[in-house]
Amino acid sequence: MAKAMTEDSLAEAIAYELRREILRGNLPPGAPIKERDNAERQGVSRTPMREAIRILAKEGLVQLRPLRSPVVADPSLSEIIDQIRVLHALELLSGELACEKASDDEIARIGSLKDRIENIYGEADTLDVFELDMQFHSAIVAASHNAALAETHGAYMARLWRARYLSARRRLSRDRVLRQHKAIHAALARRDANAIKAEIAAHLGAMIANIEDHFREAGNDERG
Amino acid sequence: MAKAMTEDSLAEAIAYELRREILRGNLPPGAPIKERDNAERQGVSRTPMREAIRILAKEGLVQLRPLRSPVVADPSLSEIIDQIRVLHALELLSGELACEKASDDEIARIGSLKDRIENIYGEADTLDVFELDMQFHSAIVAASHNAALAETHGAYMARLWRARYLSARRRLSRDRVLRQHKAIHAALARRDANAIKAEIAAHLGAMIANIEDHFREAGNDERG
DNA sequence: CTTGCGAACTTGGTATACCAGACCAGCTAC
DNA sequence: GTAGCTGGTCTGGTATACCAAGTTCGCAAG
Repeated sequence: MAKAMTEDSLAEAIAYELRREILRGNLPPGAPIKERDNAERQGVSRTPMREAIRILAKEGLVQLRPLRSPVVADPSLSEIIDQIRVLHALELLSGELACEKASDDEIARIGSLKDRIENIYGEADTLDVFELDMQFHSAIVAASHNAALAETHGAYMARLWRARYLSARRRLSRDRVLRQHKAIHAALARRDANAIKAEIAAHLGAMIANIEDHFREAGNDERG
Repeated sequence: MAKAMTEDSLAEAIAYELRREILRGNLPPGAPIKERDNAERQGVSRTPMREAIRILAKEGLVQLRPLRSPVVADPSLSEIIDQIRVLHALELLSGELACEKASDDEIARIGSLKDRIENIYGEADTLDVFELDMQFHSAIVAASHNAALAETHGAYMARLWRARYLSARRRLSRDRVLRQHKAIHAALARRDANAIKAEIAAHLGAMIANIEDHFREAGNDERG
């Protein structure tokens, strides 16, 4: 994964790094993100750090509280499921639109992403697999040729990154995920809107099941 | 509409005022939003003004450009339709969930909002009607008991406020809008998910038609 | 008259300093 | 011993100063 230090602004670069810290778990849910401390640690001033925190807050990874330190978001199971439901609706729309508007090149690219994920799944760093998986889904969204949809979908993917990370670590889900990716790509290649919607529903349903399992196992230590 | 000067931060209050300026048309699409000038005009420093601009940018009302002044967003017809498609998907989900989860009280409140809109439609200030209409739709979303959905839906409502404003000024659409509101409420009262989805689809379809008409009439003066 | 170069101004980006409110610890008075 | 106040300290919020990059306009040379 390429570094993102070439971002337009410092704030975005900081947000990128902070995001990875959060998703990797170095900054666990509930941890405070103090403007001063973090700014000093990363060697920047508070201004861009502040803006970076706002970016992550808008994405839902960080929770702002009036007159308190922002904290890493610690969504409950029900909140995560709510978010997945929205993501689901967005992906259904993108699947439908993609069947209608995707170019053959775009479909081919989606297919090659599917193949790459198959090849590295279970071998490479989980976070890297994730960025590929995100590219797979984002490519479908991009193929729908709807900028607003792409933007909102991207925000939800980032917001659910941690949940998806936890979900994907469940080994039993591996084959299912790969099979579903294949089915989604096949439906898109046939431009079969109903089929792709069904496959996407199954894909998201599996994700919910995984996350429910995770919460059940991990115990609901002071969660809601 | 009550003032929002009681917001947590100055930036949010500025964002609120700026948003109204944009939606009222005092700041027309394409107008530059210079940090220094606007900050001075409103008597604040650049810092909160900057943050306010970022808030509006995230909402899509303002467009940020690297190394250029931000400008009031001037979406093309196709971009607006793309956004409405997303809004449509969100409202379908909210209608479906609301049928399942809404309390009787919530449904009653939605009904009373519908009645209030009927009563003042065409008489009160258009912007006020709009905030009521927004409350009607937001109440349905709230009744779906999905915080993420509510948040994203609210962002799209704000983003499309101007387009909806232009759409609703078309007198011919008045009766249709009121009838559709009534049908949506009735379907919700029956908890008929399929019916509410059909009605919402019609509602959004009418909105697209109105906006297409507007663009056709207004001429595509240097629009994309 | 045209064209190329450069300086000044305008812009957003960043750093720093200051402010006010909230929280906490320790002391004091009952 | 405990409850309540009070000072210090930590926090985010705001203002301001500085910087670098881009645009523009004017002047001079051809």
